[in-house]
Amino acid sequence: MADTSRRRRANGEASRAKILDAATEIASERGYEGTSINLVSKRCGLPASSIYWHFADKDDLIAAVIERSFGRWLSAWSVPDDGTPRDRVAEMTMQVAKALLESPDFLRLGLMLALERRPVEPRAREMYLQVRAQAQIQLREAAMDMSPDLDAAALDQLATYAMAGADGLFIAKEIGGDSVDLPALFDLHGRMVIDAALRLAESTRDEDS
Amino acid sequence: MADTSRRRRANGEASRAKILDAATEIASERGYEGTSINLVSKRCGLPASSIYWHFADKDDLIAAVIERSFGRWLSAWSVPDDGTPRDRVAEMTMQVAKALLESPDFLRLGLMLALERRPVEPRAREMYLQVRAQAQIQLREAAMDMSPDLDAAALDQLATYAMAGADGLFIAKEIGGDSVDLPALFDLHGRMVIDAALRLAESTRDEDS
Amino acid sequence: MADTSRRRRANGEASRAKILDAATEIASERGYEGTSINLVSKRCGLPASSIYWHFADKDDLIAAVIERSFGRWLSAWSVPDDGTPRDRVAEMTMQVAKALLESPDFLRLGLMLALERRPVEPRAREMYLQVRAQAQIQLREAAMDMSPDLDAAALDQLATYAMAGADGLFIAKEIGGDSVDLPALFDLHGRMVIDAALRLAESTRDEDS
Amino acid sequence: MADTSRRRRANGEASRAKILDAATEIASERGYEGTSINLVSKRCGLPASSIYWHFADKDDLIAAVIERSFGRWLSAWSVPDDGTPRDRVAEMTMQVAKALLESPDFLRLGLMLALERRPVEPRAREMYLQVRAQAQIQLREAAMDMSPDLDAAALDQLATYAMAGADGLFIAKEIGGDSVDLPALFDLHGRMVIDAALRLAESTRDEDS
DNA sequence: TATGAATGAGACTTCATTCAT
DNA sequence: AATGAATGAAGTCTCATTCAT
Repeated sequence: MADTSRRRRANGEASRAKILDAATEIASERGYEGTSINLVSKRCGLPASSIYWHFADKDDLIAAVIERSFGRWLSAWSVPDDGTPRDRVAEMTMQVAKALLESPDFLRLGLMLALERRPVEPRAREMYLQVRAQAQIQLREAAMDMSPDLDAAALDQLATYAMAGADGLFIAKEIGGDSVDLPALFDLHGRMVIDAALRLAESTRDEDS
Repeated sequence: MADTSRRRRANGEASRAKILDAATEIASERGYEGTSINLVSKRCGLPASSIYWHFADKDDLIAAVIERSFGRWLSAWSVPDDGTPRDRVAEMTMQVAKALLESPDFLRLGLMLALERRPVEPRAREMYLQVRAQAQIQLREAAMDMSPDLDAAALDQLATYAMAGADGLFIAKEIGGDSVDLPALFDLHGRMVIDAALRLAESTRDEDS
Repeated sequence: MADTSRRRRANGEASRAKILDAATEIASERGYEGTSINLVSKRCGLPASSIYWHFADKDDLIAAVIERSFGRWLSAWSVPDDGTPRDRVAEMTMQVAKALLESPDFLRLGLMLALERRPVEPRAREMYLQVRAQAQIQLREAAMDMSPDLDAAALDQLATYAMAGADGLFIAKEIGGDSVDLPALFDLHGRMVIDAALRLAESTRDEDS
Repeated sequence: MADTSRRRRANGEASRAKILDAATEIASERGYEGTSINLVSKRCGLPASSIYWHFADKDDLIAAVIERSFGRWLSAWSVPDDGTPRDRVAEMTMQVAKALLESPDFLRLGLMLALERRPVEPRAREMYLQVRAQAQIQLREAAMDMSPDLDAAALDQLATYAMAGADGLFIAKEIGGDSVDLPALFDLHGRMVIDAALRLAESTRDEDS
């Protein structure tokens, strides 16, 4: 009972976290519309009105979900800075594969948000797209590292292709389940991207000469 | 009287079509949960109760949307049966790129359905996954055509990789808009897949010897 | 029981009227904000969602209340067209007094709406102000009838003063209850307005000479 | 330490004032129901719970608004005690006109409260009605001053009529805005009331003889 | 073949208020 | 003297669906 009264005591951070945990779970299963405040309230144990103490509205809540989840995800990243470019790409590829396997839930949410087109854009979608854009920039830099001769368009193409492969393989895993060997496919994808880089570099050189 | 009943039946078809048109638009913008019967009713001009005359429930309506859309999409397909395997793959790749560009709406819907995980799976999702599985089979056959030596696992991997690329590039186009040159990326992807086929064939042969 | 099923039958006009009746009662007691859809629902026996079949939203409902009530009120009016101007004014004055006594409820609502100033103006307020403006025009015409020499400004002043008296006496009756003899006060007011007309006519003539 | 407690008490007063300022603004715009504690909290910058430290509940807050506002309003009043009765009435009339122009906000609130009829009467309404009753008594005394022969009923009528005119003209100004020349109308009203006094005195004398 | 009307459940959100600190 | 956090009730409105005609 003393416990109860203590739990009832103001502990904002903990409550906020509980709400975010519940919302993350639900949103990554059912998407934006499927995430009802009532459901979140039931899952986290706090009344619906308490959710509105911590978040302005549903949109704000789901944006916070994206923000926190990607923050954590990105902080678990380590950019390799030694070895041949080939090795470094291989290392990054493996990291991505591992990350996709480990936390698929909010990635699913991100993709769902990205695919939706509604009259009033949710802030959450904007937030996801920003994180994505940052990742794209890093990919581009890695590509430039590997093939310094490439022009801007080719670098963009390469980065886009690399990310598209990651997205597509993630979806394949989501749909195919255990029948999909994600590490093997990512290994393949990594090598493909390196080949593409070389191929694009060649054609660039040809055009120049 | 026969005339009347025929006109009525004709109107019935027309109404059904109007409803499906509206539902397709909305569902491909907002996904399953975001598609409300009221919204469809407003968009197509018919009262909500009329929608229930044509469709058993919301799930049935969206399944019908998927069904009709994929029917149309697949009928626009022509499988090339002459030329070198390389040419045939190139031809198919271009067809896919064109198809993605021309009817992105229900593909978006399909992906959204595929990504969701809800307690009661909608029939619409099942329907999309079936069509997708068929496409996968065709891809596998094309791969076998091109590299007859490949074993089952390699063929699956190849087909999965090919489709993943298509999904990923579609998403890239959806997000990136005009800044994404889809045909060029699909051209790159086609060549990558052929390379992958060769590479996998080699490693298969190596393992055998 | 047959009765119940028959009552459940579609009868839109009757339901609409029941809703409006309930809303009129409540709104004229408690004003715009005090009129909750739930309360209206309970008072009229229909579920809240049925109210939204007949009216777009709360604003629309209360605007309809004003519209219907003032429509009825104005249609009960008869403009006298014989006798001396003095007699005609006296007749009109008595009519107004009677009308205020008989249907004070929605007049109270109108005044409450008129006094409010909120960021987003309710349509209901606009509607009330329009009816009021029409009444003001009629008063002005009556004044012109009685004192044709008066200039525009004087006519406006007279009409405004006449209406202000009516408003003020209505409020006095609302607050004072039985201790306020409304007919006597309106009789006084009518004579005052006629005096004012003469007085203004005089001063107009003085200025001219 | 004494310093601290004194500063705290001073801050207490300041906070109370800030809350009252915000509440006055909002309540005079939106009435009793439209004034939410949350809104007041946002407008004054203090948390909602602080409002409950200074005021028992919402009713208490709005009653305090009325109390403070009327206190200020009345203290700006000076009762003229020289000149002819006619001059004194003219002077008072002008004072009222000026007061209505200068602080319309809480008068609007008062009228809104006076017009509402709710199951549980707010204290705020009672408070407004009391102040109003006092004003009515003063008006009656002024009338008696001017026409000492009048009987009780006539005096009441006169005071009621005078106040009704003020209320009505205030409303006219609120609705009509700049197109309403309040001082001119009050001047007219003042003269009308004097005439009424004389007229009533005459008829009283007639009845007596 | 179609539809006007109804309906209970549940959506998001705000309300006035309380309480421990 | 003040406040961060919580809370149940109630607010407006939309949902999918049904039913009599």
